[in-house]
Amino acid sequence: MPRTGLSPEEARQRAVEIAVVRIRENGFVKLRLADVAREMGVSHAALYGHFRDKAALLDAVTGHWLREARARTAVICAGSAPAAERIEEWFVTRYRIKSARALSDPEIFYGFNDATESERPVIRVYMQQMRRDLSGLLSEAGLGGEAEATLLEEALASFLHPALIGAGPKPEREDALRRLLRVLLAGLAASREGGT
Amino acid sequence: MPRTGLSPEEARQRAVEIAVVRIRENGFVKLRLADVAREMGVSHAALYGHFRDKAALLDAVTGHWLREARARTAVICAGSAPAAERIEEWFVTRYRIKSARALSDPEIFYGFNDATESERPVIRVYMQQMRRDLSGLLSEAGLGGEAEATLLEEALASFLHPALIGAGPKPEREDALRRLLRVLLAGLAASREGGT
DNA sequence: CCGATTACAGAATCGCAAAAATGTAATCAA
DNA sequence: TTGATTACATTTTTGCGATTCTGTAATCGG
Repeated sequence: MPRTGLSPEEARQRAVEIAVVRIRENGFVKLRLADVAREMGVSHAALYGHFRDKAALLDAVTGHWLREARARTAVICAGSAPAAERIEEWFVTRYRIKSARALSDPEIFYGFNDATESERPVIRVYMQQMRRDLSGLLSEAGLGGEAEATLLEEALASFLHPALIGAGPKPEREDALRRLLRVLLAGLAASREGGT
Repeated sequence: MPRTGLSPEEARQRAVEIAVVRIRENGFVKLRLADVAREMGVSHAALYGHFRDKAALLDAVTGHWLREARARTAVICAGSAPAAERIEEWFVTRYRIKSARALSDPEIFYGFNDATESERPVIRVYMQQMRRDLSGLLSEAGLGGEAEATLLEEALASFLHPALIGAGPKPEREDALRRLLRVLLAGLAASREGGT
């Protein structure tokens, strides 16, 4: 009966906000659409006007979280330091953000991990954006493009994949990441010289 | 009353054999000590004379499986081909064995994955052995030692870690592994020249 | 003494009925 | 027409007693 007074876009945002709070409180797997709907002041069926199903709302939560994370790495791409330095900074920042969040926001992180395991489109899109960002840095550094970005992404999975990254940033892990990355960049540089 | 007629060592082996069959049939998580004991013709309590607890039996199963896997990579270390080739062969073989087994023996593989997640000592020991084997190959190739072996192990987690490896060997994954490994070896060689 | 047994306490799992949540359809109001 | 509602079918979870398993202790036999 009484209209919500929110635009579709606002309603979506509001639902995601509420879901985030509920997930932090009760856990990712225990989120109930009924709770979100009640807190919005609508019937649970109304949510289906904004999200195809529960998975879509959960994806929206994950997507929101990933966009926040990307915002913090994207500024590095636009920096003025030498490209090689920015590449290292870019990866280290990703490591720090994810490991910190695995500790401070474990339930949302669980959702991220879950979406990754089940290869949800929201993850594919995020990975594509990250690959493009990295690809840009690599070509600035004269070290390659998309293919090399994919290669680096795979090589650093130990430090970035949600299933392998530990909870809480660890200096020794960060050092190991830097060492590995330098070997990789040296290897790409060498391949480039030899293989041209 | 009636003694088993098996030496302690034989009894352990027999229990592991039976457990492997039962796990393949009923699944890793559903293994019952009672079933293993019954099939051995003893009471379930007798098993506690051979294994501290159920986890120890499960570890023995995983350890057995890992020793089999290692036997197939160890021969490569002793081969006569150039060290660089043997390194590539060594990693590719590991990838093939694991991905094949994830498909053909999923329940035992599940146990391996589980033991990895919970960082059981049996996994630590296995990793140490593999690192030592690789370390030997690397020093033969003049590319480093333990530290570099650790670095390669981390860099190739995408292709070897049970949580990330897919079920069933895929040629394109094998190619990606080879490409990444070559970049890494080139990088190690370059670091070695520059950093000596 | 060694290896196995029976007996038993505590923990984990099973089965199933009741309750709740998800998703769909028909409908209603601004 | 759009966005929401109520009603309802279908899954999924929950609660909980009964059962089964795990692990320990005391004991037995060769």
